[in-house]
Amino acid sequence: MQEPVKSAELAAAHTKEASAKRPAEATAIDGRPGEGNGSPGSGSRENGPDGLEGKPSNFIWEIIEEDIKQGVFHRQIHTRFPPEPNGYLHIGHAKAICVDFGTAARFGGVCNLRFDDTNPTKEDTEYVESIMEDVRWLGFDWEDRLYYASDYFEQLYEYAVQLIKMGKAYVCDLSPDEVREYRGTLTEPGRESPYRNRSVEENLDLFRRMRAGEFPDGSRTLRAKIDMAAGNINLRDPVLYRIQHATHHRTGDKWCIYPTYDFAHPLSDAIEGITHSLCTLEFEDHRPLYNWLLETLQIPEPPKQIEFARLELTRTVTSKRKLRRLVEEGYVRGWDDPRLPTLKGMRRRGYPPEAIRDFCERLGVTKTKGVVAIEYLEHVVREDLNRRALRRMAVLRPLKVVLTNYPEGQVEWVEVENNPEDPQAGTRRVPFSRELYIERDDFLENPPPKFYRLAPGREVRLKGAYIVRCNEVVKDPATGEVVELRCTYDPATRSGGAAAAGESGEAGEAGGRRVKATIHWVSAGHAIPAEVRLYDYLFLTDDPDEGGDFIANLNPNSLEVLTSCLVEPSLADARVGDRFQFLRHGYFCVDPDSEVAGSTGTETAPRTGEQGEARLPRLVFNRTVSLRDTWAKVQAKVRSD
RNA sequence: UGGGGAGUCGCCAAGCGGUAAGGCACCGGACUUUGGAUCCGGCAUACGCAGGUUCGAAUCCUGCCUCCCCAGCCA
Repeated sequence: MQEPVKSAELAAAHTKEASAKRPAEATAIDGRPGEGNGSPGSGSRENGPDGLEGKPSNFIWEIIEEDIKQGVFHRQIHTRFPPEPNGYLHIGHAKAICVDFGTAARFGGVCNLRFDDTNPTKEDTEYVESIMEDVRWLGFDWEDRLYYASDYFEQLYEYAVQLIKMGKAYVCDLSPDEVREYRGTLTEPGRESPYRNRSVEENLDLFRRMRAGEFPDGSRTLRAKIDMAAGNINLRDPVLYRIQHATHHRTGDKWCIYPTYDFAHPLSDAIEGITHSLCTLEFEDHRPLYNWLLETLQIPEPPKQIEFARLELTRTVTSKRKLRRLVEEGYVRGWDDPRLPTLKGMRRRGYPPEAIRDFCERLGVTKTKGVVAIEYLEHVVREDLNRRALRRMAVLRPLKVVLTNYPEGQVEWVEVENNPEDPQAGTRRVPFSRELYIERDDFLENPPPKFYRLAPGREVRLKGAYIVRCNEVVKDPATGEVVELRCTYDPATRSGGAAAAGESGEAGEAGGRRVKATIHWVSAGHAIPAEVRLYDYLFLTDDPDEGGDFIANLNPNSLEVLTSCLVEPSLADARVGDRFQFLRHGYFCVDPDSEVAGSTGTETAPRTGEQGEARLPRLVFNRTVSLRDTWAKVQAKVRSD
């Protein structure tokens, strides 16, 4: 999936801007170690508010700083992001990626991408492709450091042999059930396996034959010989190797024994020269085992495991099981459904990767488990898009307006700014004519207090054009539904012109009226049809598990598809992935479905490109996030009064 | 009744013995040709609880309470 040129440029500008604003975090934001940054660590710190004695911004950096001061490692700071290729990446992984890559960058080190592929029955290359794409999309670069735990199988095997020779590991014939029985419980110690004291020779022979495929799945394991009475269950002779006659997605049928995570992880870290192995809290209990292996095998300057709290969001599920259920049972349209917290979903929805990174960085890194309000993510996304997104006018629920005093057939191209936040974004011309469409919500026949948009006899400004007055309301005689507004415009009020009423400094002229509202519009004869998909939270409760069943908390209205939208003609050249702010609505992103003509029945008139470049057969927009809506609050308050 | 963690505003989070940063949310107000953005102001006598040490503690000590994780040949 390619980032459109337009977005890429904006992204670059954004990064620059962000860096300028927060020099101390520049390298973390950039996330690209060793790129145009001689000494990211010290360099950025000197510019920070705290100077050289500045305080680390999280406990992990504090530890690393101390390690550097103590000279613990005689190599550069080296981290890794170690996903198992058995699923798609989601927002939770985004934080881990930011922490792993960001930490390395902070200290001028590097971060590896390593697939933890030690369980052939659950993994697939489809996932490795997808994961690489997502990490890249997020903006991180592992350069030439792409690794697989499966690349180390031979070395890991040798380490296992070494343990056996040291009398620190043994082949155990207990069945899975027996192993569990012997393990004891949380409060009772385990019992030693009857196979625990086999001779080194016998263990070596058995382990070799395990590898040779002489035994069936589950019949034997290689176990570390530690302490069956340990309070930490991970130390009760943990399994290091299991027999699985399964085809591995990378090593094929070369192996029928596979190392467990507990064995493979610390040693893979060691092999890669990792200095700091950052992972989530649930691995705290594994650290003693992690260290035991490194110590026992006498790994010099062993990597240090540090755990931090994973990211949890309200109204969101990230467990593989739950995500799979949502997808497989059709509650959403696929792994990239914009309502999902998968990176694919977020990308399709229009969340900029820069915003996701910014979000993760602003949350900080701690050991405190928490659930972040999804509103915070939305805030960060709005903040980002407000700076960069080009403004466009789109009428989602059209209501026809005829300007009775505007000459038939006349068209004026009014100039409107592309982004008031960014003068550099320039302006564009939008056609204005006698027949227009405005938002249905912008007219109310019986306006409540504080509603200051259009109503019979009232005036509003049409963005970038004139002030209009509503004189007549045309209704469908059968249903009573308002089908058209007949208005008049005031030629003296055109935007930008010296005569733009009352707003050129000379207070109170042009009839002394000061419109209280400016609304968006499109010209009936020029507008382009479009489909707009409005997303709401997937769940009705902050905690999807409230009440026990997350399916029961699904929001039945999480997707609203509007197929009669009209957008301004400049959007004709939009490309998939482009992001815009639709004035007064929110931020929207062109959906890939735009490339498939009429797949959901939205008939878009065939359009031909003017600059040789093929236009999309139709336009489908996803609402990334709405604008803050103060009016909604006012309404709510009025209602409750 | 085992082991490992965590408890600072509704949410995230600074603080590392010197008298509670910041962001989100919320509430006011200014400004505004997006009821957007922006700007200004308000928002923890209080840091899980109880003692103790100290001139002084969210920060040190003691005890207690609450919550989370661990009994896959998953990661």
